[in-house]
Amino acid sequence: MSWISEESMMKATIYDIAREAGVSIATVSKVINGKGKISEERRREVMAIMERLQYQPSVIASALTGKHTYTIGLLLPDLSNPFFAEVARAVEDRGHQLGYSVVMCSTDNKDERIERYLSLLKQQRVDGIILATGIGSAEQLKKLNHAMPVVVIGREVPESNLPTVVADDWGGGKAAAEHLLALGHRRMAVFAERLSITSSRERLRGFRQAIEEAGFTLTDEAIVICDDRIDDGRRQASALLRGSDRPTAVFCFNDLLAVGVLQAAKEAGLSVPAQLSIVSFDNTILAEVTDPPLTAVAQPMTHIGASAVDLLLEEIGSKPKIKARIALPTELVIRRSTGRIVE
Amino acid sequence: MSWISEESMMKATIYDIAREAGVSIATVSKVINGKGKISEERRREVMAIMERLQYQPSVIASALTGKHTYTIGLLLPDLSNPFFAEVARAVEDRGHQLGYSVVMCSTDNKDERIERYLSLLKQQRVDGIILATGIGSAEQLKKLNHAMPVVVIGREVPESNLPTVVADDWGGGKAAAEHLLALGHRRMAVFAERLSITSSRERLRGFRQAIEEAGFTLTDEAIVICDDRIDDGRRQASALLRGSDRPTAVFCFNDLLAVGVLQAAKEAGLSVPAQLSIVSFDNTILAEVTDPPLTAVAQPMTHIGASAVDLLLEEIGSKPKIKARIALPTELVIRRSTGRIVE
DNA sequence: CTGAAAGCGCTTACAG
DNA sequence: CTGAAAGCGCTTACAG
Repeated sequence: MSWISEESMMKATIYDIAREAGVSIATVSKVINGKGKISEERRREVMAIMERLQYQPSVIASALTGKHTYTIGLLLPDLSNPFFAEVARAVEDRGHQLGYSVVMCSTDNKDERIERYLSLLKQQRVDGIILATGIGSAEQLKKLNHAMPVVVIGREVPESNLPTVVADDWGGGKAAAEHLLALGHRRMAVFAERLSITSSRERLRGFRQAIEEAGFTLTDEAIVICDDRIDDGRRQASALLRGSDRPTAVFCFNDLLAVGVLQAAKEAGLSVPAQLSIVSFDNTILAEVTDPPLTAVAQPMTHIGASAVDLLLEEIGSKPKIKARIALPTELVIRRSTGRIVE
Repeated sequence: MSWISEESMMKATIYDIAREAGVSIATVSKVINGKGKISEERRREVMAIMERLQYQPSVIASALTGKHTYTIGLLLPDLSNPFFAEVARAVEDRGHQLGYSVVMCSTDNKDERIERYLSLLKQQRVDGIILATGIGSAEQLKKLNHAMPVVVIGREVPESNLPTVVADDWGGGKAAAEHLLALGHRRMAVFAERLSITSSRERLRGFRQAIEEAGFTLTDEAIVICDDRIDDGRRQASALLRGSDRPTAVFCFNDLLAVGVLQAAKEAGLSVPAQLSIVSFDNTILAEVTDPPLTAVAQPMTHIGASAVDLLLEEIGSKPKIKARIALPTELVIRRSTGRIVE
């Protein structure tokens, strides 16, 4: 086997290009990165040779000196939850558009998984991290942010002063309540996610405020805390709907819970919306396929993902910067799971 | 600012560990990787120091010499399709479990996106790629596989001789037909994905075979080719169901299409399953939340994803190897979208 | 069992 | 406008 065929098998490096073009590797590096001053002539020559040899610079090697790996990490609770899948898709799209790869990390909100992923991402030297999952204290967050740029999605961590993108949870909760009030509902229940998450608290606060402004109250018993799963929503709804004093409307903090409540209602022989109205939150594909389809507070998932990437890249790029906090509007999408009570 | 505080700010490198332990970096490298012979004593010392300095080896640097980046790429059509989200979650889990990060790439089955992603992944020097998306010819695939290990999910590319994991599409199609035949259906339609995909062809072949074995035939007019989207299934179903000679049962090649057909049936005032039975394929969360929930051929999504990772790591690890081809069983899950015709 | 040295493929001052 | 050289943080023969 001659050296020619051997060489042709090998992946071209910057040295190959330099040799072929009769220039130094510094020059090649400059044309690759568009830095420094290179004569148009040389530039063309080098470009042509890179083309011919199908040269692809090693991100690995350049990361070792140039500090960027062009990879970002995305931590979320669960990729198989349609809401997060949707957001992940948006992050991926925007990232790739800007030349970044994105590593997905489903944490199931478990501390040990979060730890492990974070450690993995650090070793891989990702350029930054988007957190769409719960993470301990503001202090832990600060520590993490000390190691690399971080952007948080969907929750506020005031003490940490990190760039954040959230939906208008308060407004969404308020809109949900106003819709139900307008339909004549008075006995309402809330199926919430853990209230340790700020977005949950905000949704509740908006919902409650609208109710109180209308002169009614939302008792603590009317608030049910659920896990982020269909079957938990269903299980807890079964119990609630069995009572004689059952609510005429339920506001769910995500589509999974709403689907669970809908299933429980059907099992209990309750017709939706004639006997029970349901308002959901998220507006994923699930809200469209149930029967009846769900009235839901829509989150701008695509926008959320894209904005998070943009914020993160700003962090990565520049040093001192105002830590932006973006709040995106929500919108009530009225479908057929809500209506007036039919006595 | 003293040099001490400066140093303490920097991320520890192998040199820091070596200096602190009074050994060479070669020795540190060996204890990190468990290679070579190191005395128990030294090993413990070094370990302790790595611990104390919170040392995390740079994957980047080691990739430059050690050839592994511990990153794999996953190409799929669309992360926001629940089937692929489910598979992606499984790939991610198995990958991380084995120390690999996974980069997600939604291609929308578009050539230019595929090209771009592939190029990005090459530059990032991923260790291998799992393809769950369409990709041109067997030749292109071979070329890609020449550059790095590749495992294909969900379709066969016989000429390329690549490791593959598929579901038993043929068996699934057959089971769907047998179920419908047993319920007395004779006029059946198929809502298929593009038949250029082997899995589609297999599902169709199994379905048809069962029908012919029962002494009936499936005409070509009964086969509708759809895009992988709810609204396309719905649109095409609307047209089909309007005819006087409409089918009494439809077999859909994925849950998205089945949801579309279900919606069209409702709009047409047809009751499911009394007037129209629907069998779906995939068995994602969508099949559980519709009303009625869908009878579906279940694909072992978790198993598929995990097996693909295992195959890929075998490829990455060893040189000459038999190219495995794994076919995983499918299972018919009977729900309420199928039944006998009620005249 | 341990270490000196070369090399992986780049980028970046620094000189010229 | 261009190049020689050092350095990024590791791994891997090779000697000892």
